[in-house]
Amino acid sequence: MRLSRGFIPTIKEIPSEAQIASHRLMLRAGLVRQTSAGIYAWLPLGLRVLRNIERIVREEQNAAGAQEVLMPTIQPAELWRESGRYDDYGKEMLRIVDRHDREMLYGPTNEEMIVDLFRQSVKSYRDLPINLYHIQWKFRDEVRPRFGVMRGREFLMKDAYSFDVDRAGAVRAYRGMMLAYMRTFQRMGLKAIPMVADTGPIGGDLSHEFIVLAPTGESQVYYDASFEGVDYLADAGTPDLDRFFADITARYAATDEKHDTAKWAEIPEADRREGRGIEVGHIFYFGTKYTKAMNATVAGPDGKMFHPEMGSYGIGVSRLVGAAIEASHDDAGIIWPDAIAPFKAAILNLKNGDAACDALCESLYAALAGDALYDDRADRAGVKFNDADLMGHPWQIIVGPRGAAAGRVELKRRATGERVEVSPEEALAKVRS
RNA sequence: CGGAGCGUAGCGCAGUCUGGUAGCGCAUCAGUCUGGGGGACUGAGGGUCGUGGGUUCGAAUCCCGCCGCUCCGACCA
Repeated sequence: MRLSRGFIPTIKEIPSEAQIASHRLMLRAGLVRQTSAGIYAWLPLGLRVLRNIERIVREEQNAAGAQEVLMPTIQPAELWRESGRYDDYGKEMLRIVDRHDREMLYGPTNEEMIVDLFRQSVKSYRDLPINLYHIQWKFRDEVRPRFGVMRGREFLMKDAYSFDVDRAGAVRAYRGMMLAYMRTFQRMGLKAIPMVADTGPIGGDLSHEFIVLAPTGESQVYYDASFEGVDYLADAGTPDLDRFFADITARYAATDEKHDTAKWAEIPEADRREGRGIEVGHIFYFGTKYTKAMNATVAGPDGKMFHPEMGSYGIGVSRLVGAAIEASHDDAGIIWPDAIAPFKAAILNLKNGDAACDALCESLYAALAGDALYDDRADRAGVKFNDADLMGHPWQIIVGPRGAAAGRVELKRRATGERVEVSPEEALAKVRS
């Protein structure tokens, strides 16, 4: 994308309504614009990040054996009456009446709908296990939306639902999802830690939330330093889920609501880590709560009908954009992890109109195809440096008149600020690596 | 849901108390000079002052209603 033609409205001044870093930076870097309280429009740069996160989530879900579907945002009230949640959910649910006075709602989650789909078509234990997910917009009418996309009313969420013949199968599904989540967050360049959680209105007796560490997070967290060294991507092939789960849950990790000071005291002081965190995922095992309430049954080997065991697994896709920024930024702007950056590199033409600069930039831009944002604007160098830092591209390829004449460029790494003079080919190789 | 604010140009704000020509900075447009960390100069465009009503010779300003947004707290897959 050429910045001169791109719809990337950056702003210098700090928007008055935004209180935290990620919200300010998302507005300033031109990622989103608010359209009403807790509801945002995604602009090209922000949408690219959102799509990158979605892609990683999708790849890991598929790899874990889940199948993608796409359910609607608008749901009939009838399904929610079956589960009993139409009344329980309260004012957080956005209720809608259509022209025939039918009661509808904008889905805050999809347990009811997935169970309805499941019971229509799955009739035998032979079809289990099955795990279905989708990535779809949700709406929860929060009393007080805040923190930009991290606590919006409308948000993009990946939610998966597993169906198994028995509790052991459901627990296996749960553990598989937990590993998939850890892999997902690691691939995004985020430090996430699973913590035992309350099950809340969803119900069930096995639940973990996934907390991304960031100094500005909403919850206080405590964890064992040994989490810092775990490589969830190392276990290629068929993972041993039981060993993984035993290993992870043996380590101490808790939010302040679940914090156990006695267990905490048992950890060597040097290994105690305290900090702030942002919840970006939550998984639940809840057994037959919904399959019973909605009478979803399949035939077992003995011919008898039974209620499958379920779990549900959510990742806040749009919230992750904000969480990633909270976890990685400085005074100048965003510092994107490579895997989710909107562009791998920015090409800064410091002297637009100079024949050597223009030619070199054009060739770099062509070589990087869609992976680079080319700052071809007629602005001064300082403007380009500041905008590139603000937008947080992992690499900046800086092309100035002196260097261009000599066939050299500068390559800057956003995360470290390190700048080296290299040949254009070396710069391309680095960016692509 | 309790408490507190705000709404004036694209953004940030002043003007409101004490009614009388709607302003400032940034941004935008044109031009000139510049050219490695948000540059300078000259000129220009851009406003139903959130909205409806009331008071008044006259309302951004005073009064009443409504709408929207934000912050603190409570709440929160």
